[in-house]
Amino acid sequence: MPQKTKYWLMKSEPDVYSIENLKKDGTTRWEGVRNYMARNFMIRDMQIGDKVLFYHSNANPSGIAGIAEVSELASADPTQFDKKSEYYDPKSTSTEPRWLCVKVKYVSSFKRLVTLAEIKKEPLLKDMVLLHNSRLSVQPVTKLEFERSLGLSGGS
DNA sequence: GCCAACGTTGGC
DNA sequence: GCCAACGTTGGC
Repeated sequence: MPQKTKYWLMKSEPDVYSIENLKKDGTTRWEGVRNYMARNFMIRDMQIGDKVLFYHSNANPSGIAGIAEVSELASADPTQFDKKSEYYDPKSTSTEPRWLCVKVKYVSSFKRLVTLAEIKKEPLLKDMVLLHNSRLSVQPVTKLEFERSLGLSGGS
């Protein structure tokens, strides 16, 4: 039996990789996650078809910029083996990689960024993980939170 | 650029 | 296994 679609929020600094980059690329490997909690969500819980709020962090302003979708289950993050990468991890081996990541595909861009300030003001979004564990770069959101965010954006 | 929050590392 | 020191994230 297929499991229900789950909803996520994933952060990226737009200076590094924005929703526009994803739009151009179509799909991308979500590499560079080096936090165990974030990694575990990708390994254990993400399924193809899960919906993702694409969040621009460290931006001016920061906020949710659009929607992506999980297009491939987690597999080894190649950057952990690349000595020249800032994500290189000497403790990883090809037989026992420490870091895995999913691929996501572009779905849509919001007409308007839903800023962090708006998220903070919206009562229906007050329990979002974003507001309580601001450092987590891959985090679950509820269906309601997902839909409310989309609603605030005025569509895509 | 500052700094609070918090995850990770490493000494014991 | 505790916890201080350290490094990083990310808002402002």
